[in-house]
Amino acid sequence: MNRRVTVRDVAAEAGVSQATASRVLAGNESVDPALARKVHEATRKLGYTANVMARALRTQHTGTIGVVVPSISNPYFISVVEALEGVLAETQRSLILCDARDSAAVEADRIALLLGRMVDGLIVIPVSATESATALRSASAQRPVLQFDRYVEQAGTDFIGTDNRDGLRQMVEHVRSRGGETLAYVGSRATTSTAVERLDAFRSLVGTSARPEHWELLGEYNVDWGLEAGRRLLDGGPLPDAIVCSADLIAVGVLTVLKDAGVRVPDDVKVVSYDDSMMGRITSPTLTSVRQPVEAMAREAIRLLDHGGPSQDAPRKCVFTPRLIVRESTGGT
Amino acid sequence: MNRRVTVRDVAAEAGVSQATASRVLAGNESVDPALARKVHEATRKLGYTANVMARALRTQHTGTIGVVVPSISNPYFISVVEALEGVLAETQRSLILCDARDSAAVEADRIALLLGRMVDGLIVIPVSATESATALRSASAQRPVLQFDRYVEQAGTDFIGTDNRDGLRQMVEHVRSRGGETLAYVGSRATTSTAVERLDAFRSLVGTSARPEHWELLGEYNVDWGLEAGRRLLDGGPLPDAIVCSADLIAVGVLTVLKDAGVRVPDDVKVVSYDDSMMGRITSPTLTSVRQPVEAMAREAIRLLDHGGPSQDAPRKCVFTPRLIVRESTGGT
DNA sequence: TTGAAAGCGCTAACAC
DNA sequence: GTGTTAGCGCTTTCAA
Repeated sequence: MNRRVTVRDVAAEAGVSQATASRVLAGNESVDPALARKVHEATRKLGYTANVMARALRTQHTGTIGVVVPSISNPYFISVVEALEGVLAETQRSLILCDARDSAAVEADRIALLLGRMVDGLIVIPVSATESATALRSASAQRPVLQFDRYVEQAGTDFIGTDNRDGLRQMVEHVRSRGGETLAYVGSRATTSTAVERLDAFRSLVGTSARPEHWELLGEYNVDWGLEAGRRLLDGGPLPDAIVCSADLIAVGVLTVLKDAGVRVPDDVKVVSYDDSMMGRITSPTLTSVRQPVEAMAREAIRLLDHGGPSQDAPRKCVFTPRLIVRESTGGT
Repeated sequence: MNRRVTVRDVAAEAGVSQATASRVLAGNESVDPALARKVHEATRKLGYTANVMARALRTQHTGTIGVVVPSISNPYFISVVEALEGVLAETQRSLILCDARDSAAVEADRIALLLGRMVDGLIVIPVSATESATALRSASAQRPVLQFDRYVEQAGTDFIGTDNRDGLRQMVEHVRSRGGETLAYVGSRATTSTAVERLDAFRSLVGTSARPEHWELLGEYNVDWGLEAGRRLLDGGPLPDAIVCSADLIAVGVLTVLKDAGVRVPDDVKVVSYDDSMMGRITSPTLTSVRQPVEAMAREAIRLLDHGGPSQDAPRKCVFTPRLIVRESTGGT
């Protein structure tokens, strides 16, 4: 826990100059193989690790990208992080992750933190369609920034996401094809682009007769809100044929309440959801849910980040098409 | 996305020396208020943000600690990260997270990455009781390192964990008090201290008659292994009265298989588990599981890290006592 | 091929 | 109270 081992130490140990040691470690310079071996030995012996910060100060890049997610306990976001990590690993790069704790202030803070640590780029799933704008915009003046999943118009950065309207269309058509006529919507408040698009799509797909006010419940993207919404639905009179949830976390809460009340899913009411996260595979019944092509999106995200868009010009938007995965909560297969 | 603004720029703009600008920005030095105002103006005008890496290079600390977990998709680990984050926030510090993808090699890599980024300390949940040792040991020569949850003897660092044997005792006594006589164990291979301790405890608590070989199933800490183990249990003849799982991820897999086979939990077989993660609250039935006092452990972890133990001397071990949370999978309440 | 020296952006002695 | 200067650990000219 004392002093760090530096190139200087390695150089001294190997009996060469600092420059030579550095060259060997970099690998791509031409150095006498004998000296190179000595340096490698010294490196191993001393347990040397390059100080990324010092190097970055010099080279202005770190081989690391920063990722900020709204909440680390949302399994969908975790799946995104894992996909990004996989893609970055292909090119020997890595990722550091920060949790915005669903707060735009924390998010701004984390973006500054990452920027100060000279990440080569930033991938952000923004907390808010409005409040996240400033931090994103000023970050993108320093480094390539890409928004993922949720879009903040004002940020002026590139974007990777999915067609939420189409996802919702698939959900609604599916439950209708299974005989669902009356539909309730349980989603999050319209503070993010995904929330807005999903709600809008639901409204335009479902006629007003099948959509009384008390069947449109808007809260947060978490399990507690799902529980709360489920209770309100139960207390609000007869249930709809199907409940359309805008996220697995919410659907999980809803399912729990329904189960406790003895409501059978899918027999009494169908439940359809969005995210296709691991959670939906462990509930009972398992969840019919919209899956986003996370792998492909991650790959494209890194590609865009690498070909650092002149965010001044026209921010690029890349929208993928999601696909409904049918499981037990709507009758299966 | 161009050049960064530096203190030099700020100083020039404000018409003072670099040192003065730095002093003003640091806040705690005595500077002429008039000059200070000028500096602040310049800062705002130029949109200056301190380069954390350069600063860190000088001060040797960053206000950031690094955390490495075996797998980011294990909700228990996520809960640990969240708890740590909360404690750090109290002192204006933050955390960066890396995923070791259940590989000691990746883990070593991530530790080096974090060290290179000059984290003030490292909290690691080690991947392996043997293979993780070298990386931990050499890391602890540079910075305070603390092992969390899983212990690697050879690493010689401080440790925070829980009394796994006591946890297991609670599990076994609980199912017995509910009439469970024959018990199966589904856990992970003995590659980590937690796996070893839980298995050992199970073995010494449960007489050999109630513990035939085919009722001791050892695999990995993930859902797939739970599924696999569940199938083997079903295929292996009559079921035991209770299944003791060493992690919620595993229990979730087991529950899924049992459900598909029409086995009723807890009526036909009880299931008890370890971790008390969010997952166990959304399954059906909900899971009886051992809860670790994660908040308290996180607080103590940071405390130990801050009072950087001379890891040379005697590594400190701090062991908390877990508590069983009873839910539906063993009959509730 | 190798070494000496400059400098990335910052702070902390040390002078004034 | 303020400025000058010397590095933190690294890479990279520029000479040799």
